Amino acid sequence: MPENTGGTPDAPRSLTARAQAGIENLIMNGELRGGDRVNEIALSERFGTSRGPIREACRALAQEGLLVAVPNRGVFVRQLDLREALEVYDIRSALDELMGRSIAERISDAQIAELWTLIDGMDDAAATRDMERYYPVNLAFHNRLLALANNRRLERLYRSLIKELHLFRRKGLLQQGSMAISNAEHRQIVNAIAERDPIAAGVSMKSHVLAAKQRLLAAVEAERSEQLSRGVADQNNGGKRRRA
Amino acid sequence: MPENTGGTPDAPRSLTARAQAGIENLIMNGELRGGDRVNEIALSERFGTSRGPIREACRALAQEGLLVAVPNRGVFVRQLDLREALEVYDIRSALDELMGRSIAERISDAQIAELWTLIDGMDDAAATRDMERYYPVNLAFHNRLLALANNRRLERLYRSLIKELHLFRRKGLLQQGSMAISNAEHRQIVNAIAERDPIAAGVSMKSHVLAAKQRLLAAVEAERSEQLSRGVADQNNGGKRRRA
DNA sequence: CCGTATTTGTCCGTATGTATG
DNA sequence: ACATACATACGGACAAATACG
Repeated sequence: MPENTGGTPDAPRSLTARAQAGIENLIMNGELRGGDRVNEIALSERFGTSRGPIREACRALAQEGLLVAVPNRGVFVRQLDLREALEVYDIRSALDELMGRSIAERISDAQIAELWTLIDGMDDAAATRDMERYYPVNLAFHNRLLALANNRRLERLYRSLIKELHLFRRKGLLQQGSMAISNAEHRQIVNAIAERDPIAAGVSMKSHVLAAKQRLLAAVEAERSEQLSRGVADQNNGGKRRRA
Repeated sequence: MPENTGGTPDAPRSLTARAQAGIENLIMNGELRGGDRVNEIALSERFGTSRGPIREACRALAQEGLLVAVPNRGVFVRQLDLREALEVYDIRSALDELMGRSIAERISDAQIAELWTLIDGMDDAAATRDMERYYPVNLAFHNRLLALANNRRLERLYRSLIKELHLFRRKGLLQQGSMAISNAEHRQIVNAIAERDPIAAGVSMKSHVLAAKQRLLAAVEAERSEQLSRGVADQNNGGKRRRA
């Protein structure tokens, strides 16, 4: 009996595709943390398949950058250090500028109104500091922008980069104070888009990402100084070492 | 006994990695054209392995975007239409701007001199219209810029996009008149970098890509009008249809 | 419309290499 | 340092789906 673990019906795709989505979910939900070893046998039992589809799914995820494959040792969940996370932010900033320019060039009045509705929704959630409500609307807002850019390749690439950021060691730091602060930035973005000003839209979207990058840097710095004042030497070594 | 088919020593990586590189080469060399079906059995015989490593390599290449996998039908070499190629150019333009900014911020005098040397080499080749000599130097120039940007993730991403452009249906059109024209653009780029002007460097690199995009558009337009004047109706249907 | 051939999807057995006691 | 346990890497075989005649 396959014993479906999750609650979702699982679309009738190939086993490899299902395993790939499943492993991806395991990573996004934090069930598989950065640096963890991915055991083929355990996963094959969990998904109710043999090891073949699992292996193929791991190759795909390794190419995408979520896993790293070490010959004769296995695959591990990739771990992003601060430097790599900042690199991703820089790339995102460049892509966001392109996105803003593209959107401002071709958006319709109805689509502008739609963006304002999402902004209002975020404002409501932010006013009550309701992160549970803010997060999905924020996601919908950025997904809408992604779609409005009208560039399928950019959409795929951008989503891949977002997933990669989940591999940052302390992904909790990524959203530090994002709710209150970035609301103003969101309004600025939509303002520029509504005025059909490609330059301003690009700049405001780029700045939005770079501001998030700076918030991450500040959060990391704050955490480090706090650890130093506590005299914490090396508290988090999950017992795995990366290869020399 | 494994019986190595090819003549090259083949680095002692895993069979999957070798197969992945091998298939990639087949695509880049044009031995596998866009839309072609990738036969697992034929490739396994060619590489002297079983189907397992081939299948895993195909999953990786599909995730990278070089192949598309259709369930129960097999994997096909992806084919870029004009719209998709233009999308890639737009993305490249954004990444090139980031690259130019990053380089201008941190380049050393010695590295600037190195870039000028490469420019001179391209000038020599361009003066004699020697495409065989121009191409590798041009590649080295852009590879050097990629390395100077000091962003590993950007480097990996950019190379992936370049590979993707090889999947454009008429990749011959991609280099139309690139030799003579883009020399001036290259000098402009290095000039801005040498002056350590991040804004100017970013703009000149972005413009370089967008100019290439315009040259592609012009070449496609020229080809289409020529076909129309000849009365060619539908000459190139390679006998494969994509799924409904 | 049906039967056949070919190809993909999946599973399992074996060998090889690594980590551990 | 040696032997053992374990996981991956690879190969081969069966079943299902598709394409062709």
